[in-house]
Amino acid sequence: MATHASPKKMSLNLQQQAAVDYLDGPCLVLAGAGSGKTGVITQKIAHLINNCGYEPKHILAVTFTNKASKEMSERVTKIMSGSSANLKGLTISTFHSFGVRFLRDEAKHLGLKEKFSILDQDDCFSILQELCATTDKALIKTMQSTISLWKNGQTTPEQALKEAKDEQELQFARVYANYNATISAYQAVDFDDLIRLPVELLQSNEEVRNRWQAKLRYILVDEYQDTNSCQYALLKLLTGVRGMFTAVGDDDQAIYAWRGATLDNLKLLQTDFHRLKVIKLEQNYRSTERILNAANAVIAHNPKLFDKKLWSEYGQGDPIRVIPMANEEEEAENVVMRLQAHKIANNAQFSDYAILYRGNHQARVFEQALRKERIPYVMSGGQSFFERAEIRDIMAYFRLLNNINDDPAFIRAVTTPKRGIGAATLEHLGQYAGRRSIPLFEAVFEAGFASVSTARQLEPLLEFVEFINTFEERAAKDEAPEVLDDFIKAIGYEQYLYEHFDERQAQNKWQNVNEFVAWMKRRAEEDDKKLSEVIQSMVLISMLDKGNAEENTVRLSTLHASKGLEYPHVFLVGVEEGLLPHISRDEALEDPTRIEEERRLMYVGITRARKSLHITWCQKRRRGRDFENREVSRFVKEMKHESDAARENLKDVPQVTPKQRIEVLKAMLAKQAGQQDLPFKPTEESVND
DNA sequence: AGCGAATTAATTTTT
DNA sequence: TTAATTCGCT
Repeated sequence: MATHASPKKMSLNLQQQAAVDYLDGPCLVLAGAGSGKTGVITQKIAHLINNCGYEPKHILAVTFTNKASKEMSERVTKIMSGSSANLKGLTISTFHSFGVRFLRDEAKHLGLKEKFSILDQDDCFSILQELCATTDKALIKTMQSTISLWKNGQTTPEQALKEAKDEQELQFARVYANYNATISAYQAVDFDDLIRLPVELLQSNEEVRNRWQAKLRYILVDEYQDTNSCQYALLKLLTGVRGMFTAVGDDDQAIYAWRGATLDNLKLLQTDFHRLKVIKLEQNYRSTERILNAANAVIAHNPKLFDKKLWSEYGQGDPIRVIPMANEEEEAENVVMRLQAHKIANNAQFSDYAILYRGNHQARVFEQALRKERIPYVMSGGQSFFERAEIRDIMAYFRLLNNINDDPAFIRAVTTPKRGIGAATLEHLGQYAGRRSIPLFEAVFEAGFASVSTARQLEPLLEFVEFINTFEERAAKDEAPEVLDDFIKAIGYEQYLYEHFDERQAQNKWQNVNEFVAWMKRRAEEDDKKLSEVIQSMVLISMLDKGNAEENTVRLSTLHASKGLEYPHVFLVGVEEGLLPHISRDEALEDPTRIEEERRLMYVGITRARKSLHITWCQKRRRGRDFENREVSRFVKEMKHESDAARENLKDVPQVTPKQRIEVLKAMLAKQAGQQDLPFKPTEESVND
């Protein structure tokens, strides 16, 4: 696991130990990049169980990503393997899956079926589109994110209506109320509701609140700086006045404000919990000094709530290089070349390298350049398995099986594969169902609908509905794997694929479907879950464990996706004004808080690097049809003397034409050969400066 | 419905 | 430059 943050050492430093031991009340651990925060959380869980008499079932640890929660579970299991304690009942989950569990347990209090559906962003988008009957996708997108921000900020539709600043917000607010009504008619919730609804219930229902507070006696929160106000409210409600929790986070790595996360939650912690104990972890176990100095220097330009300065014992390390490039193509080619040369000179692996960038579109040229040199690479992010069309198609069937009120699932399932039900028929059905306020599924059965429909419309609908009903019955009594197999066959999806796509694509898609079904079976058996439970949390889960066995590949990643990871050698590319900090022309150019977030992004990027850091930027970049002149990012200037060393390097920029590439490579190899016997040595002084 | 030409927009996206 | 979407035609 070369690319993952991993436990460096078993013993804790003083601050880490203090963070683990502190149990007198609420505790905030400000954990700088690479300071071993996951270790603190896992050790603290072990400490609670082993030495403090906490039962695992009374402990909750929340993370943001499945990956983080999985890693945490594994590490806790590992630490505890020597102990006699049984971890059964310990909850380590994401905020959202905690929400699902909560809502399922408390569904009756919310007028929600136990088998509710979870809508993903695409579903919600379609619903909004339907609701406003417009074709303007950009507008719907803005609306979607506005509503999401409202939900995350605990703003009700009524409040939104009152506080609307302009005509557009007023319009959005009106749709907001409608949207909520619509999805609740579907017996469905969206991602934001998974946090919002538990908060509302805990606020309004004392019995429920007491029960959960009694159940969860210690709570640990990872990446606390990324919480939104709803998540904070949830934390407060769950811990109650006891305030027995540990929040671990780094204000300098808050890069999700645009998703509703707010640094106010750090301040609020101090005002809401007077006894809050603040512990800083400043020793870094990842990077060399030059890298940390650069990171510190950049982040020092942000106003600070808590002052923090990273340091390490790993020696100065290699100078940071800042290299201007003529344009994107040269940047990609040059970086790839330097990477190769560097790899040989340092006797490194491809998996020791990461190329990090601001926006996904930047990856393209790098992919091309890497392919040209036959360097293996993987791109993080990209389309996840669950976003694939074929998986979503199949999921729609499962969702419908689980909850026939799920209209978005109904529409998707009934139209793929095609069964002679077109837009017109659905429109018709939709209108009828809308008038009667019933789900589409039920509307099909109604005499009222039959009387206004032609047989040609009705027949395929009835057939479909009966088909679902049959399997719904079977799902309740038969064994999950068997039902799954029969169901998939009965859908006739394979045939559909081969009719609509070429051989290769169809094959690939069908394989994905099978993989998906196999995965579902495994989950159903493994955790002895009912099919409905598996279906419900499917939207939230990703298939992480899909054998990505330590492949020796270069990593391409956005800065956002790189958070939490580390790489021995990092190329931070496209570090220009306009790109990092990113500035879009229509928005307020110098909104200081936006620049601050961009600066934190730069900070995250720098601190991913363990041993070496190359920063590149393009003097010209293609924007639309023509070239734009670019300047080096202000953040590079903010690195101060750390970039002085780099300035020398300006003259060594190879101006490459394809022909010269081999010469340059040779030259660079020769040049670096001198450094070859100076590999990374953690504790040793390095040359110049 | 399906195809091809024209038009348009291009940050990040844990769940 | 590109890709994704829309339009307009059959």
